[in-house]
Amino acid sequence: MSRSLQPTMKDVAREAGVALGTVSRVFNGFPVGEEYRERVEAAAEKLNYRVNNYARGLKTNKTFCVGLLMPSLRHPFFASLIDELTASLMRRGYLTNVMITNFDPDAELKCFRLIEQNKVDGIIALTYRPDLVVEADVPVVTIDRQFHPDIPCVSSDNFRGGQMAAEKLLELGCRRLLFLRIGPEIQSEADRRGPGFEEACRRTGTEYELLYVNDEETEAPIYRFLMEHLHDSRFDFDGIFCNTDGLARRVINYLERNGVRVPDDVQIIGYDGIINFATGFYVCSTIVQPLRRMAETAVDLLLSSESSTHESIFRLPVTYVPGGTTKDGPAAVGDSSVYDPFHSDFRGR
Amino acid sequence: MSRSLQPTMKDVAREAGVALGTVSRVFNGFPVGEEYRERVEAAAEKLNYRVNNYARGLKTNKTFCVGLLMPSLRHPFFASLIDELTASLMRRGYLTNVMITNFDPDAELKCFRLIEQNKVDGIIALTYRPDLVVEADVPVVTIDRQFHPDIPCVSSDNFRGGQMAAEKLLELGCRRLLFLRIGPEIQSEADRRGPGFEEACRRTGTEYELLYVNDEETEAPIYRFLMEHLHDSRFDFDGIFCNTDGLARRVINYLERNGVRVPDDVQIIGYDGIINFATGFYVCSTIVQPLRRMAETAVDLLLSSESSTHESIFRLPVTYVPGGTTKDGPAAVGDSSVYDPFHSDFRGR
DNA sequence: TTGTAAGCGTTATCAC
DNA sequence: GTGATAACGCTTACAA
Repeated sequence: MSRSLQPTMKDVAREAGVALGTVSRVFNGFPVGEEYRERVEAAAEKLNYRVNNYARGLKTNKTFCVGLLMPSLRHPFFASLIDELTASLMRRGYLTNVMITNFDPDAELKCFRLIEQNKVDGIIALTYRPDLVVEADVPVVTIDRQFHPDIPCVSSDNFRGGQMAAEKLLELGCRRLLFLRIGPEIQSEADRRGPGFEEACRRTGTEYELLYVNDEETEAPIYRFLMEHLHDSRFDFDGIFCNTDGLARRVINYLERNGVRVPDDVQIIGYDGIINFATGFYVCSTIVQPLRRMAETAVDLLLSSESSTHESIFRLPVTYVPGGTTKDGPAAVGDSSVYDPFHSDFRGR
Repeated sequence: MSRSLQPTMKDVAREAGVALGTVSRVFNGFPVGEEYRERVEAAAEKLNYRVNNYARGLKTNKTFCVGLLMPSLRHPFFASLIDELTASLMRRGYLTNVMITNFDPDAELKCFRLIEQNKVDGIIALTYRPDLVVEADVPVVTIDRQFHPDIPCVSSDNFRGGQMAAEKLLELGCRRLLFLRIGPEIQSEADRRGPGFEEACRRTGTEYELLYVNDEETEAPIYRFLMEHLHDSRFDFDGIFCNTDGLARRVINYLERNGVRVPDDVQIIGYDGIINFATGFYVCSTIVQPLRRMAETAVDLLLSSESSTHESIFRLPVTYVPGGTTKDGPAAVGDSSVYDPFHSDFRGR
């Protein structure tokens, strides 16, 4: 009589009138006499038995659980990334321990501690602390940050994305380009967007300017810059590449409120591929990150874990899509693009 | 010599020169001689030891892990809800197994199976399958669906929210009100928004109309209705309550493209409290759900689990906030409200 | 107080 | 092929 509510292998063995080992063999796909197998399966079914992965893990050192460390869930980029990662893991029978750190280094440490207690088979992390990731004693894969050559890192091809943005703006007739960048100071793969953009400008002999703001608190310098280059509703640049879609949207708002028309006067491209929750359309013309592939790659690397000799950084190809803030593709209608209500793909909310 | 990389209690005991039980007692806060305690702590520190929660759980029947079953992560409402829930659980030392079902009943079943294997101390679920939730043999708390009187359910006060929307529209001068509802057919707490709205209209003797669309695929009937009530850019109603912010945004887009001005001609209120990812402002005037409190309540109920005699449904108070689509508060600037770039609260992206 | 040993649910190694 | 039985890392009587 196990006092717990959940039936155990022992219960199944007793019910089926076989030995414990036999039950185990059935559930692990080892050869078992046909008649025995049936008795075991019937008993298990009857008792509604499920093998306990953690008890099993005690022996096998596998919990079929991976930890996911992410800075935010409120931002659509991270939310979508987490969505793809949990889905990818689920497909392989893994559960995901999701931990949100809100960009707080102390929280990141706490999460690592917690995760070391509840054993996981690996960790996928987008953190701001190189130390944690390197010291961890389980396999780790990072997103967007290459902390150590031994720790595989997955990201989009940020450099190429920057190039594409510049090339596309040129192709659409822009002559004076501007790159706007806001974000934390930490060294990240995402910082290759600017250099990619610059390379394309140089290569094509295009006039351009770059503005980097290293700040997590305020992007006021950005708007000061915009203001200075604004003369009677005329803007000094006719093409802007912003390092994120979020920044792109805010810049668009600012310009439009100052009489500059997007995309007629200025064309703008963002980065990420954020989609408007209500309409299902991209919030601006953008370089979209291949989230699905990034997730699959990260999970592959984590679980195969023959991670030694391989290259350690994987930059996956991005794509450009028009989103109403450039002169190609759909016409602009603010944040909502060319929303057609009769063919919308909303989701019950 | 444990062949695993991770140190075990045995290793700590050997290193400290004490018995196994002593180490255990130290880590469980039981009285231990000062000198012993110090030796154990030093040894643990030196070996970087962490207690294995799952091995511990084998004895104690607690894993400090709860399962979270949610239909989506791409929608900001669910993302925010999950964010609050994981945060609340984390504060109490619990890890969260997040599972996303994409509104798929089969996936919901699979997730339940998986979660039964990796034992959890409880489940918080927003599902479309009453059966799963009722049969589960761990504590369950549901969000927005009351499937069974024994299973606690947490939601916002939807009825009151509906009343508030109607009352606010009246207060702002509306005379002909309209309620628009889109969503799945399943019986849910969210369906009390309409009745609340209706009650307020009746009580105040206001002219009103209700349109319920039970469909998860298309909201075309909504737009057909709008079209029929649209005459030369004049709309038959001057106040609309939509059952979600998403629907509100789409309705606004539709009306504006047909020459109706919001909020000048028609004032619109949504439900949920969705915030624009780029600007940090509400996407429309709305009834906001108390996500933080809902999460805390759900976690409380799940973990205290003295859930028997108590009432089983918890409807938490909502609040109204202006968001530019009504004539109160900030002026409307499309989806972006009165965004002030120099005081923005963006988050690095 | 501290040490010892049984047992949690499972796997894996033995003899049979 | 099947049934005992020792481990896995930990908690918890019970004995010392």
